[in-house]
Amino acid sequence: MSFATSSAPITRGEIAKRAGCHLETVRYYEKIGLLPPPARTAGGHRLYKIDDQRRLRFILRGRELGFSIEELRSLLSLVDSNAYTCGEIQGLTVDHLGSIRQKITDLKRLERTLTQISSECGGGAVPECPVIDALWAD
Amino acid sequence: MSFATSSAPITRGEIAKRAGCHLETVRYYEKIGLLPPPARTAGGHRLYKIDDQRRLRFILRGRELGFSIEELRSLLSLVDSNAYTCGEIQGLTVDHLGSIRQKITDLKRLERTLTQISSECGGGAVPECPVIDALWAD
DNA sequence: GTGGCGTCTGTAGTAACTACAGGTTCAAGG
DNA sequence: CCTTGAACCTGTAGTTACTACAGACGCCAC
Repeated sequence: MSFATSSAPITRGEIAKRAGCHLETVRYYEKIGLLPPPARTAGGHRLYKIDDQRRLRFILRGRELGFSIEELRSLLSLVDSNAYTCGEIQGLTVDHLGSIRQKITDLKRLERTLTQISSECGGGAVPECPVIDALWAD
Repeated sequence: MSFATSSAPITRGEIAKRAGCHLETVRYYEKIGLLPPPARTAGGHRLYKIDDQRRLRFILRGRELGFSIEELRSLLSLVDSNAYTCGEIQGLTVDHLGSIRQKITDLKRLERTLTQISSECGGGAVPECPVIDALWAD
């Protein structure tokens, strides 16, 4: 049929380049068990298949969406089990969204505080500064 | 005159408790050079003064405002030199605010993307999920 | 003097990679 | 067939800002 199309195994450097990540990241994901150990040449070089490339992209895209390695491990084990439900995935996603929103809230509060403090800052050549005062305050 | 008031040296546990940080954090800040090495008892136990307490609070408050250790090192060396200007401090603060705003921007984009993806999620018991689809996508 | 808590040191662990060092293999060119 | 240079192999250490031990010792009250 068609599974022979462009199924030539690729090297670690090649899979990294195609997926758009650092060379060593590939080995790292293998070490922590997110990528399965690939086939090897007689000399020990790794040989990756198209499925590995797909999986690597899955992981990288998840990372871009802010999922932690452990969250991705959960997602992947659900996917690997081939028995996940949309509800399970949604649960993980909602948790993740919650932590992102919490970070946004925290950073916004930080930004307000710092903006307020530094707005009182003349920025001149004087040895007085409201930022320092705020840090020394009792 | 009055410098004898409540100037009894305090232990590491006490300064940590007063400043509101972990016991080991005090030792860590000393190790990386943010806190000066304090006096010791004959037996080797650390003895802190009121100035150390003020400095520790300075650092902790800076951390709460999101300054990194290296940023605080810069702030403290300016303060220690006793020759800082408001302009110098403002420069550091503005840089810091910039990186906070960048983080907020990134996280907001993340939140929009994830919200959008998961809004298409039925959350049911079906083995299909737009979140997973998005991650597998080419 | 002895019990128990506090403190001492150095080291390892956390998250998610990245960057070597020192050696081997691969593939292309001659 | 042989060489050469790039890519790859392994294991380990570094990054940030702490926290958590283990095993030994000091300090203070009774």
